[in-house]
Amino acid sequence: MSRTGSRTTGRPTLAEVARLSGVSPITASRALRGVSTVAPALAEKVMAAAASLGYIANPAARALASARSHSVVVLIPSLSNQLFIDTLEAIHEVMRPRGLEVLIGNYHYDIAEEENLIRNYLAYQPCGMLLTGFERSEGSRLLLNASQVPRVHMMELGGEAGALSVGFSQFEAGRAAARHLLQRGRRRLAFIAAQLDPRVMQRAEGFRQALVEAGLQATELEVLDPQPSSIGLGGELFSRLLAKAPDVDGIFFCNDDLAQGAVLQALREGIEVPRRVAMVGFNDLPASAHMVPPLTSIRTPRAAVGRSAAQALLGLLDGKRVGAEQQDLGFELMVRESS
Amino acid sequence: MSRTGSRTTGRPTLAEVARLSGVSPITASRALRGVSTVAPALAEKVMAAAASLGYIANPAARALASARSHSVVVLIPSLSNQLFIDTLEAIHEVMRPRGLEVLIGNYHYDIAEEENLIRNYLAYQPCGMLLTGFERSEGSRLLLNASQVPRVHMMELGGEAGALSVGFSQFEAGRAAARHLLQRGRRRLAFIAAQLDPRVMQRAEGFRQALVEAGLQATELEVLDPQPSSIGLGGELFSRLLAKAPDVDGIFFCNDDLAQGAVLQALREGIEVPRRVAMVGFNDLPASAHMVPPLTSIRTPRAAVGRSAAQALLGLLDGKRVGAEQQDLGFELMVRESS
DNA sequence: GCGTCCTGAGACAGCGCTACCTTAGTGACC
DNA sequence: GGTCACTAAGGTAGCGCTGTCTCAGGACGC
Repeated sequence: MSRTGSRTTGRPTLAEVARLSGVSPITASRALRGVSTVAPALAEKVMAAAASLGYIANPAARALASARSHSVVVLIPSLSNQLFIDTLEAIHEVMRPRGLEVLIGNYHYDIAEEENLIRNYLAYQPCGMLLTGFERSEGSRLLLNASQVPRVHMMELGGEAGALSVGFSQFEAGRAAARHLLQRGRRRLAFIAAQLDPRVMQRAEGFRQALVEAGLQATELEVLDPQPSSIGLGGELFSRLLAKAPDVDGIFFCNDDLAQGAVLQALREGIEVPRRVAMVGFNDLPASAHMVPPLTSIRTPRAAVGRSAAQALLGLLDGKRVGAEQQDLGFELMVRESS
Repeated sequence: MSRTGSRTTGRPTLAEVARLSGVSPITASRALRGVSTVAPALAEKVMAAAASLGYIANPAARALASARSHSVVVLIPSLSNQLFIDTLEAIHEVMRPRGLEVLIGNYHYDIAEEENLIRNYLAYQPCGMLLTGFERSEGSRLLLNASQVPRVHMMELGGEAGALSVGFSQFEAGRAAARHLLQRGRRRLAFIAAQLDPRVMQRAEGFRQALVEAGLQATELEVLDPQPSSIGLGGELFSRLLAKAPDVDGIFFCNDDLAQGAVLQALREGIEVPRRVAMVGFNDLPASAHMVPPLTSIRTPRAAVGRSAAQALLGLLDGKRVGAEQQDLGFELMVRESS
């Protein structure tokens, strides 16, 4: 069989399964989809026939006929952050056993790129979408609303009425970091943030709020850099901050890689952590517990967010909209030697 | 018109584009696909009509009619390794501008899971596949050969005759690590490996070979652990090795995260690097240059592998099989203070 | 002037599946 | 006993595209 020019796939089709099991194609279709109106005995016969032929439904034909695919689109702002990898992995674990394909779109923290991805992925007629947070372009919003595709938002809570979200309060996480440092007796508190996506800004806001409550706000100790977060940048921003404000005694880093870079930079410069300056990171990436000294960090439930968001979406697909609109999975302060 | 719209997508169709531009649907189809037999003037009219309607071709209908989709399947053994993230990103950069969807399959270093993924993804009638290395199950091999889907292998070189591969010699990389340590005057050389996938074993083999050539082979200094590679494991294996063989003066780690863990462990234990023991990592992950001391590592062309593999696949799809069967992109030893 | 080639355009017929409607068969109910 | 739900199966007709064949018309050669 030559590949080019052949219009058929060469794979077994539903019609063959039907013939082999002695039923009509439509009954075979229903049996394989688990539609309840098929007698158990027949269904079993169809399953057996399908298995013996190695039949796998053609997703293109299926999508065309039913005007919806068995794909779920996940849009995330970055792949280079371990955070989203863990979330993705958990989503896969929920979706694959249900026969749902996961299409991953990385929009590189660019809402215009996200809009393009949405436009393109909607052509695939996904049965659901998992989105990161709530900030998006007006065009994206229009596309999503017009499409009526069920969706769940991840990582942040809130959003417009009726929106399902699974995550935790980024604001409270930032506040918790500040409170911890205050509890440790630190008074000149700084925060260092990069990337400056909405979630980072919410954490920063929470941190600020705690300082205001303690009467210790110090806007001159806020370092906000729009560059992507990285270990190198963390070291750099840390050095710069210390040069500018040598009396800083506690720092909250809005991402763990920044904090890791700072810990390493402190080692190089002989700055004692936490004696001279305490450090708190965010996300509790695997490396943080192994830093010297081990890094205090806020552990975020990234796998759980993926899992719960996927399950919430499955609930929407099944029509049974279970649970609260906002699922707060919380976070955990992992206190280690850096603070 | 049927009563319910549930079978239709609600999106503009090719027929509407054709109507608006005053040509037949098939001509519109050809114009939008860039088939050359359409007069430029007509083609332009069709493009304009499509743009004004916001037309996006229905991939399901397209795949069904032509028995092949516009998807490319990429199978990788892990997502938690930054290595493959960079490769994936590069693949996306080549494929997306060509209108090709990238389907990512993570088989978690499990060739049985890979076989399942292949079986499922073949149902999507991908126009091409990018595979990692050459080790796979017999079932996978049969499926791939039966499917005739064009494919390119990444990361390793070689494979059966006619196979296209883009990567570098893992063996030579391991050998280069050993030679570097020998050049530095180290004589009691160990290697520490985890995960033990085929590429790790090839690097180990190259390392061994260099030691044999130098008459310094020491099988008692080989640490092979099947667990997934991680920072924590690196520190652990390093401590264990040093307890068992205190005279070790150089170590090659088959993955950078192992090496990073070891550097940090050495810091904690007060073991001087490189004075007492020199260290060389593999992959040159972003964090390695920021370790204390900065880690010597072998930089692998992971983004270039993705890019070139994607381009080689595009070449296959266009029928012009360009370049060599094996594209060796080499590697680079990044010498830093740890050795 | 006639046949041949070539080119650009269209007609037609599905690709493999499922939504929708219809039909046979079952028991429930008055 | 007849009507009425109600269920389980099948028939029919597409979903929105594209491969293949066909055809009109111009260029070209003898």
